[in-house]
Amino acid sequence: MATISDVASRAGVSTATVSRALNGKSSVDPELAARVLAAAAELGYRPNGPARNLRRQETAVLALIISDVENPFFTAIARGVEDVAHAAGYSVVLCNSDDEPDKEHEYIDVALQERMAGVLLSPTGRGDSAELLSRNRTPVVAVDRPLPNSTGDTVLVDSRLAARQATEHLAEQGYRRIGCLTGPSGVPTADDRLAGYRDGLRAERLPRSDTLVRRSEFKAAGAKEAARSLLSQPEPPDAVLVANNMMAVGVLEAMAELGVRPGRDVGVVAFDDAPWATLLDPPLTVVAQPAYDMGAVAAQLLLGRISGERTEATTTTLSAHLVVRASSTRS
Amino acid sequence: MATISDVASRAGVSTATVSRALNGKSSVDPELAARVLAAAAELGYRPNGPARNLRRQETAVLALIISDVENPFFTAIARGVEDVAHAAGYSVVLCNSDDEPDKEHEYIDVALQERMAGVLLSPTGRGDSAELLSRNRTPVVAVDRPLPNSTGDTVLVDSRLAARQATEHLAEQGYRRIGCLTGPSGVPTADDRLAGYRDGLRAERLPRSDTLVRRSEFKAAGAKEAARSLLSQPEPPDAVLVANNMMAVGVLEAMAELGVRPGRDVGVVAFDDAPWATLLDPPLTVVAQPAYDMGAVAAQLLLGRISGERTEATTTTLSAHLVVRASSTRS
DNA sequence: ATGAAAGCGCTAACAT
DNA sequence: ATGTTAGCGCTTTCAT
Repeated sequence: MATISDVASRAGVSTATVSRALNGKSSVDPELAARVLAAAAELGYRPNGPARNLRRQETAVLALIISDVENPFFTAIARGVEDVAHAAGYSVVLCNSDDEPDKEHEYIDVALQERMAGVLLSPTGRGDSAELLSRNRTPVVAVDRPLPNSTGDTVLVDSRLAARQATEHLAEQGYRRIGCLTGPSGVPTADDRLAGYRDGLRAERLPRSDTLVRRSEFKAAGAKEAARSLLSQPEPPDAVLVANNMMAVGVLEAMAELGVRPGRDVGVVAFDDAPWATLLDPPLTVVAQPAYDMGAVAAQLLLGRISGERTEATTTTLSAHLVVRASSTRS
Repeated sequence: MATISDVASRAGVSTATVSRALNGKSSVDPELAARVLAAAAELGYRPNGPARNLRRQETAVLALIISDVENPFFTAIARGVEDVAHAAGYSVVLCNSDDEPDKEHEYIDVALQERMAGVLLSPTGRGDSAELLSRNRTPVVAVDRPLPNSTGDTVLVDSRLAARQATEHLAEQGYRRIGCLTGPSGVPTADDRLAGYRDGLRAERLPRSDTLVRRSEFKAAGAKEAARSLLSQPEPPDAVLVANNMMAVGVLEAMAELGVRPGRDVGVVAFDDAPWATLLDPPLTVVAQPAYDMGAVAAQLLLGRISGERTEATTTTLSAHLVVRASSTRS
């Protein structure tokens, strides 16, 4: 593949001039610049990225580390990130941590090794990622979940408030034994949603019973099992709050198997809107999170930090909103 | 950040020895190697990727260019790719082309510029990507769709046969006016599925009528519009074959609006299985594609080609299978 | 088995 | 405005 000196000799100039012309620097004679551009085009010249990155001591690449590319919530975030990054001339490397600290660590290592400009991270919670990055002066922005003891920027959703509102909504609809299916203990979003659920019970003066709470992984299979257990106990709940969309699939499967009809028999509200939520019978009431915006905001913060314009850490909290459909209305 | 010479001086050896020790080369005194490793750990040394890539004239990064990260079919492919790549020590950069040749081109440029080891591409069909890559000796594997005039490896699904089988299934269930909603003309998967649908009609000796065919983008919004038009004509179809999962959402929305019940009033089969397909009432009959496997196979082929073990181009065709549920059974 | 030194392709400081 | 040149951090001959 052609190098800068090939272009230089073809255009009859020095490599410095080629570099300047190609990077649109001022102070290059228009006529020479044209000759350079022509030569480059003829040779199909493409600057060598690694060489440029080595010399510049920086790259235009961001890492986005999420727990699951197959979760629509995270892909929506990814879109937001990519649109912003791309517009600013940055590429995005998407990595799956599968919520395993080891994998997360591994990808952080890659990001560091490749000297990527910054990292967007939805942290597993355990692991030393934050420290690793800050020690190496690589900017980080945490998305969806806060970084353990972070000094960095964070973009969150007010899950707790949203969970409380969802719970209150169920209570207002006349449900009295409201249950909650949430994610693993220690995962902030899981714990926040549970806390918000309890806030809601308290506000509605409903008794709090731990037999109405189940935890599982944020996945369909685990949630299905948890829902079976929750719904087949002697005094089952008359409504449930489900902490994410993958879990919702499992819960609805379990309900179908048990012959429990959403809405009529047991009210259901789930976190995360999905295109298929309206196709269900009854349509699913959801807590819609602004996932795309979270990604976009996070990317913007990261780019700002990369260009060194801010120093103080910021936390941006976006709000989710309840979309009421028939799975949570008794009528 | 620490460099190789920092490690060398700390360990009291030359940079060459550090390099050898760290890369596990033979012929390094065990005692020295241990000293090097210790020094590297103490300094938190991480090899500089760009420098290494420049020197080696190769990178351990693959590009995966797909049309939409929010389409579960493609994310399943991405999983397959990533698992295989990761196991072989490669990273994957995921890029959205949005099915626009310009964006595709742009990402190919990035891949070339960064000297990525290879490219996995689901081509928009138009555009000169294949030529661009081959001219620069970068291996490509096409996934889901063939490359226009490619010499490279290809991993496909036998969409045409699957569409034919789905159509025959509908005919066997007693549907007589079967319609088809497919993707844009010129997109191979869209055209293949239409051709398979026609194969099915022919095999079942059903008349072929172009008033029963609609095309739209492979997205919900367009498909919804197309379904409205298809279903509200004087002589509407009594069943439809839908060419992908995003379109299925739109089609089902349109049916709900028009008061047309899937299965009972109009039989429905859609390409791509989804977790929510069983939650619908009636559950959705689908053509399940082996997306994960496609990604895994494609990645394997690409890695093989990168290591130069094959030269002839291969085409791998995987088969899809019909998963019959109640949306296509009249009973 | 180890070290010295060249050089990958580029950019930027310096010189003109 | 343009050219000369040093050097980014690493790997890999080539000597020893």
